[in-house]
Amino acid sequence: MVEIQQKRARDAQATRQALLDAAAALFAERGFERATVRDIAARAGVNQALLFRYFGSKKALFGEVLERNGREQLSATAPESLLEAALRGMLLADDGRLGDRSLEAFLRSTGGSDEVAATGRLLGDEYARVLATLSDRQDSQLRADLVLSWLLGIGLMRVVVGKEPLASADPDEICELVLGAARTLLEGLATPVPASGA
Amino acid sequence: MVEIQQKRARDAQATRQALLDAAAALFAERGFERATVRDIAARAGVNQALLFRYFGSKKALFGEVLERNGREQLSATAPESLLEAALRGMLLADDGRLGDRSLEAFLRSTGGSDEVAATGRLLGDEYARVLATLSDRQDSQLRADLVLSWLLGIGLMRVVVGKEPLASADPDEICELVLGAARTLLEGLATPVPASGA
DNA sequence: GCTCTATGTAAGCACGTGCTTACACTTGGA
DNA sequence: TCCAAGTGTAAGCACGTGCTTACATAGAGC
Repeated sequence: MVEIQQKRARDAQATRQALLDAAAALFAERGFERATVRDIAARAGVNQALLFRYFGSKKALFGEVLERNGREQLSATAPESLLEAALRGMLLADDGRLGDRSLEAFLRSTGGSDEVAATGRLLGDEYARVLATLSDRQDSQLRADLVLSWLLGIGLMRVVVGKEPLASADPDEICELVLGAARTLLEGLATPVPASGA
Repeated sequence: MVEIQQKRARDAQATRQALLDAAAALFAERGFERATVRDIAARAGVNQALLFRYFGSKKALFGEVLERNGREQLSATAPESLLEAALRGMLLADDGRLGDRSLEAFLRSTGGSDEVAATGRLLGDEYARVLATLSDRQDSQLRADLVLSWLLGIGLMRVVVGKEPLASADPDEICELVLGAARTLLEGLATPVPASGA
């Protein structure tokens, strides 16, 4: 019964994977609520009922997307590189690139006050915790949250709002501006606040 | 016809105003899509059909909220103070304060790709334009967009995501951190360092 | 008092949503 | 060949949404 299935015309594994990929993209693009199960299934090229067969619910699918994409990217990136990696992932999201869209999906799916937000919050907390290790200030957590907020805002402004000139701006240029200010904020070098730990 | 109406038991003006106030609050709190006409009418204490009688549609109501609250606040604030004013409006939004929630409502209502977004975009453009005058860089528009994005992200993180410690952080402390970094980013501006809050 | 208009109300329509169910097809093993 | 399980499909349900409609009532002018 539980045997190895190599390549079948009807491939449950492939269907699952297609649903996961489509969901990751759509959740990142539109957020949890605006990404409908019908659209996800359509992009995956499968019947929408299969989504519920394989994942149980839209929320469970969302959780699995965050779990699969997010955690692995998070753990595979050095803390010093995480900020730039997250920012670039956010900036490249609309270019067809399929990088780390889990943070984007989480940030974009903030509306629901239920377990959806809770699921994503765990991921956001991890990002913030890692970012906070870059700062030795006593308010490093707050600074990390502010940096994360910036990434969220930039992503939303670019993709969802489509605000110009930001939406069409060169990612490298944005990186230069944002990373400079964000690192300054995290390291607290240029802020007039008297150093507490540094 | 157009006479002074002082106080009537059935007061269309008061009903309109109540709807506008309730809508401004709910749009700011939840964004356009998640603020339902039934909730708006309920908060206003009126029948939801009146919303359509007085404003025609939910979109039209949204537009009027932005027009009424946003434009006047925008034009009544000096450019040098706009950044802090917008940030503080964003930070105080969940404290029962009812200040400038129009920017918040716009930023929170980014989902719709139709004329709702277009309506709000005009307001966002005005904010960005004014902010851009604070910078003499050639990419001042982009920098202004980035600053606006930050405000959007902070507002969302605090109120919608509820990310801690950001959500419970002291507005003054946030202002100090953000305004410092934002002004550094805009650079080249002559901004009077404002006494923070109290 | 009567009427006519402005104002308020209840009920419901049309549609999109997440999700379910009953059914058809494919496939591998007996 | 036949069966049973795995896989895919169409139809529809329950509910929430924006919005409409038919009606009730109040209040001013006569």
